[in-house]
Amino acid sequence: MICNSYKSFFKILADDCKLNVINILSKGPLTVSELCKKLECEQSRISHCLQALKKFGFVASQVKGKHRVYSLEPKIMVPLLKLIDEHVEKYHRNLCKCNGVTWREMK
Amino acid sequence: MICNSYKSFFKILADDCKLNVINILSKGPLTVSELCKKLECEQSRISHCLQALKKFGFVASQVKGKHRVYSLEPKIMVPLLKLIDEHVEKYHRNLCKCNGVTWREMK
DNA sequence: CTCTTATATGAATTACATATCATATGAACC
DNA sequence: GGTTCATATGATATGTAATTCATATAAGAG
Repeated sequence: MICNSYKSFFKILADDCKLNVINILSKGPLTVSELCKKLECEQSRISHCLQALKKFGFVASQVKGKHRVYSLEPKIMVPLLKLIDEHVEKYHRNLCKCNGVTWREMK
Repeated sequence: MICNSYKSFFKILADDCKLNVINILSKGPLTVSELCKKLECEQSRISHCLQALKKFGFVASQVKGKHRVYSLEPKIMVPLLKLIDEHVEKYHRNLCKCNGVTWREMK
């Protein structure tokens, strides 16, 4: 096991903003400004997230005039999300207690 | 998508110590003190990691006298690690740059 | 029931990623 | 080339989780 690669893999995805981007892109490709509008989120924040996701192969991008269209890489994301769904369903109670609550408070 | 559950899922696993524990447990069950020795790691640190992993269903434990034996939950971990291996192999170069280097430095 | 070994828990500090703000690049249109 | 719109990048501040150290619990041995 290449431990640091695993860590990077998980770290990138352990973030609300990036997960929201992934979620919304799973419904179809969007430009940066469209993502900002739909997620009611700052442009620079979205861009930072997209760069990280792209660097690690979770999304792809394509220039289209002034705009840049981002799309999910389904090969990794579809089976990954499916797998987690199954686990999340089982451990929903524990996993959900993290909602806006710090790790320590939830104990 | 239950975003916060996903976030929790990834956050737990985005950690060297927990990943080392998972890696070593994938070779077979061990007690806390055995894990400490093999990983050359403090006992309290290992225990904290194990509690987190257990709470979210990644490992199970069993009392055995004074000791407590921990083992992987293979149903989730085996397919998860397999999936990531495939992705990691493809994006190894990017994923590896994180080795002991902060996110900012690696750019 | 005391002592030792094994593990868990709590609190405080440290470390690190993200959010934010300011600014840079880049493309189209004039 | 200058202007405007779209996106990317950089630096710092902020927030949160991990590490650490001290201590608590728990189980077996004597």
